[in-house]
Amino acid sequence: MENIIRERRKQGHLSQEALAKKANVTRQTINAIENAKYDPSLALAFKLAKILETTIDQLFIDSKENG
Amino acid sequence: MENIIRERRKQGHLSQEALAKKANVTRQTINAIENAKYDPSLALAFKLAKILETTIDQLFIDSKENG
DNA sequence: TACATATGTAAAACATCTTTTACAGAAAGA
DNA sequence: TCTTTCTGTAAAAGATGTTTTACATATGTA
Repeated sequence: MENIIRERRKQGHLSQEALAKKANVTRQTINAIENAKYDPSLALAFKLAKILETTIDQLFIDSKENG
Repeated sequence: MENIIRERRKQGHLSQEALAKKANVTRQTINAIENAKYDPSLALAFKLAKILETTIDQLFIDSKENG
């Protein structure tokens, strides 16, 4: 599943590590999600949406739906 | 994490099994999620939101946020 | 009663997500 | 050059999500 985390993160002037700390995960987790290695858990998706001041439905692109 | 899947499912007159088939998962998975045994994957959350004609942000209640 | 439908639950196996530890390359500044 | 910051990646271990198989209870209806 695609997402616009990198884009939103940069708009907030956050490094992967800074975002990771805010979300209480590791930098590798943020990196993997940004590069679509795997999808986050629902709980982490909610955290990221909140930190990046958006919604899950806007942050992630369900390819079967929006792509 | 809480959710209103059961409520939305019943509004659509679907059994757990019927919803499971639409979402391509097993009945046990739907049952476990409705009873908050665990959270679905992000992909499944998107599927359920679509089938139940709502959004993830409305279907699930992030207790740290909305509770 | 007998039968079908709907729901709850459990254990083992399998799949996916996350951490830990570690190494590497690119970019920017002193 | 040296150092710092940021990013990409990998393997193993641990945590969480899903399937398979199976049994149980409740409800409605022929």
